[in-house]
Amino acid sequence: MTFRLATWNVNSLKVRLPHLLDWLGAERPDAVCLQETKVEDASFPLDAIRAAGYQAVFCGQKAYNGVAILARSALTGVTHGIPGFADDPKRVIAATVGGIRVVSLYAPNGQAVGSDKYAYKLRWYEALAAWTKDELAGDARLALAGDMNVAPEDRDVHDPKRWEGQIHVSELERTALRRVMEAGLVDAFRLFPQPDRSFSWWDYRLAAFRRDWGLRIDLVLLSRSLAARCRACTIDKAPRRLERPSDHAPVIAELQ
DNA sequence: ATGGTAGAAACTCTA
Repeated sequence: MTFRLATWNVNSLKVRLPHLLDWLGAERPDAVCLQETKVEDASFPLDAIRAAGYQAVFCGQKAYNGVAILARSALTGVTHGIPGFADDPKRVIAATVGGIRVVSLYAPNGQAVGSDKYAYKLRWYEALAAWTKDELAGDARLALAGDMNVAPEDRDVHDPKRWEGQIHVSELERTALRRVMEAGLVDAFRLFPQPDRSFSWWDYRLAAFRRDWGLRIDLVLLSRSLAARCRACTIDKAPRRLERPSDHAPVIAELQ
C-alpha cells in the first residue's frame, strides 16, 4: 500500500481550481499540500474538492498567502501556524493523515537580501527549525511539504552564477533551511537520481518557463522513518505547460 | 537578461 504525498503552490486556488481538479483526477494523490490559495476560509471551494473525493483543511486570507491540506482519508489534529511564533500571514497548517504528521508550508519570499522581509524570512525559518526539533522528538513520522522559497543547492538553480547571493539562494537562507533539515529531515527529491536542471518554479516574466530559467524551491522534507519508506519523488511539469498556469509545478513523493 | 507577467484588489502590492 503506497501513500503519495504532493505539494503544489497553486497561486490562487480560485483561478487554478480547474487545473487542480484535473490533476487530482489524473494523479490521485493521497494527500496534497497547497500554498498561496489566496482565499478566505468562507470562500474555500470545499464542495468541488469534496466532489473530487478529497477532504480538506485550510487556513487562508484575502489576496495573499493561504495554505491547505487535501486528503482522501481523514485529516485529524489540525493546527495553524508555528507554535510560539506570532505571525499574521497564513503560511502553516498541519494535520495527521494516514499516520503521518503532514505540514503544508508557505515560507516567506524575502523579497530582497537585507530587506525587512528578508529578516522576517530568517526569523520564520528559525522558528520553524525549533518547532521541527520538538515535533521530531521520539519516533515521529513527519513530512514538511511546501514552497520553501529557498533553492537548497546550486544544482537547484538554472544559472547559479547569475543567482549567487540573491534572494532564494543566499547563504543565510540556505543555512536557515539546513537548520530545519538538521533537526532530522531529508529532501525526498535527493533520495533518488534526478535529471539535471530539475526545477519547480519558473518566473512568469521573461518567458522563463520556455527558457527553463527555474529554481527548485518546492520541497518534500521527510523524517528518517518516512525517508526509509520513500520510493520516488518527482516534479510534474505538465500543469506548468497548461494555459494560465501556476508559476509552480507540483512535487509528488511516493511512500511505501 | 536589469525587464518583464500574473493575481488580487483597487488606483498598488506581492511574488
